[in-house]
Amino acid sequence: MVEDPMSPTPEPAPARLRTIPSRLLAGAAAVADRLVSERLAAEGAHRWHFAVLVALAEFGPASQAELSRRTGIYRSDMVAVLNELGDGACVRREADPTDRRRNVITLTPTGRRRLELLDTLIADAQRELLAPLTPAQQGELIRLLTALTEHHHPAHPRPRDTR
Amino acid sequence: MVEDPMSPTPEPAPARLRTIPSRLLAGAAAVADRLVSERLAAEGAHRWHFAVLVALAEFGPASQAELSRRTGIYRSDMVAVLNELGDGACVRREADPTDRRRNVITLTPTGRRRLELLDTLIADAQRELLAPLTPAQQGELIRLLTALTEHHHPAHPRPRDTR
DNA sequence: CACATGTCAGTCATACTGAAATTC
DNA sequence: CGAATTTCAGTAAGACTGACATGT
Repeated sequence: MVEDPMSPTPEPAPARLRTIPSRLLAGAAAVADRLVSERLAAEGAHRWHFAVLVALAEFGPASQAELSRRTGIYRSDMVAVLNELGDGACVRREADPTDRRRNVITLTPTGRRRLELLDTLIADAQRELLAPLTPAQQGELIRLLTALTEHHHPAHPRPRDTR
Repeated sequence: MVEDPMSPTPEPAPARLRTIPSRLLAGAAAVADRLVSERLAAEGAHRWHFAVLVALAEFGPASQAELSRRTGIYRSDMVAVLNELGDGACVRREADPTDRRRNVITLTPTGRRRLELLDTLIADAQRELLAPLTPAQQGELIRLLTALTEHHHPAHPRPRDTR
């Protein structure tokens, strides 16, 4: 008994679901994440690596806790990320002479090169992600998303332990 | 040694990270998810419950596999979702007489009421989510996200088992 | 036979919590 | 002493895979 002899009947999602903003955001974020993660994985990298390398390039050497606050990666997870970056010689981890609780994380020349590589991969992914939109629309999307997240993240919503 | 004697120094994220579309999407999606999940949790519900109830309301009784395809919930996870909905008397699960592999899932009057409740909760969450934007911007955001996801999900990218 | 369905068991990656040891 | 830092161990929830029994 065949209801539809010709098409594979992709079975559409309910209209009431398709337009819900939170669902659209989740879907778009999933697409974006797939695009980025695939390219990074091809180089054995993660988005965290990129975030940490950028923070180091932008602000110079930092403690793990500071990197954690700047990137949003939990302090407890930062350890593994820095281990991986250290194994690739992208960062050095040294005891801070002025505060012996801290480690000072320093970007190496290798790390700087690694950062530029990952940067191009991520830029490629963004380009593919936004390709369906005109440049004007791309700018508008970025503006709208920025407004959204800024108003919901007012820098003091949760004291944010970022442990 | 204090770099900033006055402010708690929230330690800003790197500028190079803040404007990356995939990151903005991930952040906005996280905010949206928190808003929705919190309200649903207050009623002991999940977004999946809503998705299934909507699919049933929109297309009528369906097999579990069909619900799976329409909602994007994996067929293996659908079992638990339907158990929960069944425990709340929102759906009935009966053997399909015409195809004994299938169950026919039917929305009950209780389920219909439950759907309307969850619908208002989710609508509230969307309103709060989009509050920072003007109505025109809200419409534009929805349009842009729809365009994005549609072009990346062309209905035939992966044969999508949706098991 | 190939294929669809419902179900269960499990993996995997991520976000997140708790707590210990050390130092300020 | 209270607070911050690094680290490890572990939880919880989500997405996803594999396989099996049953049925078409």
